[in-house]
Amino acid sequence: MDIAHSFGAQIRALRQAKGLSQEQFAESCRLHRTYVGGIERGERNPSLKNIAAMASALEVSPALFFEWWEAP
Amino acid sequence: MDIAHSFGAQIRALRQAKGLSQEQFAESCRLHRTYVGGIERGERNPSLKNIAAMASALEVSPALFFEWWEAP
DNA sequence: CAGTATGCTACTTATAGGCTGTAGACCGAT
DNA sequence: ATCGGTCTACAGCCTATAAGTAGCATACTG
Repeated sequence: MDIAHSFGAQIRALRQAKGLSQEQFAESCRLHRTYVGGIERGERNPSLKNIAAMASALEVSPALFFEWWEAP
Repeated sequence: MDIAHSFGAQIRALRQAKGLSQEQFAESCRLHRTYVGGIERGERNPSLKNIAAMASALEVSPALFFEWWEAP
């Protein structure tokens, strides 16, 4: 599981925890539906600003997106 | 203070805490010296993979990069 | 069936990634 | 005070890729 997949899975979990569809979530991030779908599937490599936009939409700190991280 | 500046300041603080120069840090991230300088100054918008690379180099979770975040 | 949610491919354009070169500040040694 | 080394800032540039979109497919549900 690479970082993009872990990251995407975490986004998905947090989105679903809020009961949002990809489309609802994307709209509140001001991003495109297929783009956030791609992020959740680990196919995209989002930048800091879009990571922050998603955190704002979910009303969480971006730190939550990295809970899966294990220090080497 | 926008997110890029806060983020950059946090990177800088963690790098200095480890006693690394920008050049030493950049090399262990496999990134360019002037690029990480730009990130620290808030002039760059790094992607997930480079954020992760910096976290690995600093031996911390990327979550630490977002300690300054305040939920809206 | 119609409506909703998501996956996936392919495409354009906006910008991140990476680099060069120059400049300035700070050091200790000459 | 001048040299050499180190560290950082900053402007400018090219190209690799993120950002953003359209279109069609699939699955589920009432």
